[in-house]
Amino acid sequence: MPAPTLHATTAQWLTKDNQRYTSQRRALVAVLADAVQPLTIPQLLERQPGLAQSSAYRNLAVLERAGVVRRIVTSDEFARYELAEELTHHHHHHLICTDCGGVTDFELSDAIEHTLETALAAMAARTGFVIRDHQLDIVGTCPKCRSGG
Amino acid sequence: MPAPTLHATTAQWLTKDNQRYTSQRRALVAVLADAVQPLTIPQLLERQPGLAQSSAYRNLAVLERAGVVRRIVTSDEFARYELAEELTHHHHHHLICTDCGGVTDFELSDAIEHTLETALAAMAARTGFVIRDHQLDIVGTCPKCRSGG
DNA sequence: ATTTATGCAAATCGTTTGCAAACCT
DNA sequence: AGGTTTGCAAACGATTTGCATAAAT
Repeated sequence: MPAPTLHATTAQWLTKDNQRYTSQRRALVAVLADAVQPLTIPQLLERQPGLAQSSAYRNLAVLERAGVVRRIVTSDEFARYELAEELTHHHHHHLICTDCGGVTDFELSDAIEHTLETALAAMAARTGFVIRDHQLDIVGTCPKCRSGG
Repeated sequence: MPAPTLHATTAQWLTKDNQRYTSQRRALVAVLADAVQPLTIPQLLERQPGLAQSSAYRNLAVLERAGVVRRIVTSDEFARYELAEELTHHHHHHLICTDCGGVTDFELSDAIEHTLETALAAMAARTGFVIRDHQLDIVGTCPKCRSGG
């Protein structure tokens, strides 16, 4: 159940980037909003029959440039896509399963997240690096693969 | 200046994995030990003339399986390689510059690192996920690109 | 001797791109 | 009309692999 402002905000961000909010792009955003975890291109094509692979790549690139979508690249064969945190207001990190390649979201407590961000800001100030984003990935084995393997 | 135990430990880990510590692999480890940041394959080939590209890929895969080397994959075109933390005893994270693609290491204070690890362990216990490793990446712009761009 | 490592060139495969038709405004 | 988007098929490029030779044990 996407928030009512989801498509409105997306449209706005695309417009700001001189891009149109076409029906395909709207459908992509809807699928990503419904997904419980970041999706690969094959998974997106499965959930959106009739979508050409090249259009998926192109539209996701457009959505990424507009800040609507985030691309996650693991050592897995496919990249994965999810809605940007700025859009979902849902701060989270990733559990990456080395067995099945799946990516699951998790959250830290606000306190720890805040501590971490403060430390990173201090580090950035020290080094002159400008932080755009941070990404905490946990690599290991998910419960499903742990029992099934 | 590599620690005296570097090659000894590497040899031991490779042997445990039924792999030989050939001169090429030794040279790769030496180059990585000298590097101040994770290196791409082209950078490795530059620093080790005469090394075949395919051998670089193959040997780095062997070293990665043995736990000697860690492969870092960003959205950049090339993957990057560095010595594993278990070998350098040097806990660190990565600053990834979206401009030049460079990866720079940084450390958090022991206190924050410990807080973070405790929180992650609790999360793992809650979800049933088995943690092998965690990776904290900061995405942004490095000082060089910030002034030069 | 037998297994493993290496270099070369070719294959692989996720992703990107050229182009003509369909779409929007 | 004037631009953008889409689908198809072809191109791209980092990585992998087959095979014959060299090295290691």
